[in-house]
Amino acid sequence: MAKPPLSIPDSELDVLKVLWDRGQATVREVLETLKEAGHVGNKEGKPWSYATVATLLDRLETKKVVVSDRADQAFTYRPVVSVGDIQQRRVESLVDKLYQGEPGLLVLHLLKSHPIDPGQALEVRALLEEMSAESADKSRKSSTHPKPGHSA
Amino acid sequence: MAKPPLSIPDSELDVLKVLWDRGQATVREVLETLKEAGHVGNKEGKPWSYATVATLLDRLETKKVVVSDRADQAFTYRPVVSVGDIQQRRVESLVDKLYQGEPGLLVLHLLKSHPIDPGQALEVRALLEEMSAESADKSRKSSTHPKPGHSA
DNA sequence: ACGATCGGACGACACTTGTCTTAGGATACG
DNA sequence: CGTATCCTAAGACAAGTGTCGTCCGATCGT
Repeated sequence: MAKPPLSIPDSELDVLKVLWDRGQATVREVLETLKEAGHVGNKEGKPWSYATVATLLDRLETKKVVVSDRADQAFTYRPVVSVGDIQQRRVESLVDKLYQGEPGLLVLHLLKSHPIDPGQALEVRALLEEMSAESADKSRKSSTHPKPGHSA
Repeated sequence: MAKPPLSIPDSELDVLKVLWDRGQATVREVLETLKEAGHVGNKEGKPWSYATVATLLDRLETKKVVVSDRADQAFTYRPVVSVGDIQQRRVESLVDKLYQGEPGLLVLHLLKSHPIDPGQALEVRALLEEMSAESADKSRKSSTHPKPGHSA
């Protein structure tokens, strides 16, 4: 059966982001957060109505992306898929559809057409060296030094 | 006016790919190509009907993505946007929505979670060296794998 | 000239997405 | 208690997407 993960449209993604940001929230909290727009990459002035947010949350729940919990007197929603999961899906899809399934092509495209942060470039280089060293010299010492990948 | 480029749904993308592949084609040619599925990254056995393909091509035309040309007795469609254009749009969108607008984060994600082709990895490294040399200019051309002492 | 084909224009239809309105049940407060 | 609040449930509705069915005029083969 392999149920293909349902798509998560952009509007739903917007509210999902809020949940990721604060871990959990009620409809109203999401609404307020979106209006005050005090979080990552969000367009201000979303004139959303309470009902709209409720609908989105509802659809996300039917898609098994969030779960609702009866706390207090209002439902509290919490995400059950991480941002990483969604990124995975989208990236995978993009690579499959426009880069012959080869992530390397996407990487090349990104580096060529988008200016990347110098710091990140450094990280990328380090990562690549590590990888090539690992594959080219597999009989090498496997030094798996932990990377400081967590920003903030 | 800056008309935001209309979205190109996946089904339309499928036929558009055929046009990219062969430069141009009639409805029937696209249909056959899709059925015989003899091209890059295409799922076989698409039970598409002539009408479906015609519709898709039609919609693509209204979206100004392809143009039709009356040749012979059947219309011939030709793409007016390149695969690069579409890639650009999609990547941009993805980066904006899930990577805080920072392409570098996507690159990192890709390298970490998807195995990339060694050859492409090489290309990437070369590209990065070139870039860093260009920005932090060193007027040097030696390819002596400069070790990136992670000490920033 | 006639019927079989081909190609195209129209329109249909179900489902998804984006946004809401409103009715109805709980709660809180004077 | 009565009313203002808040919440949820249930629809509604216009676009956009995914896939066709058909009717119709132009063509082809015999």
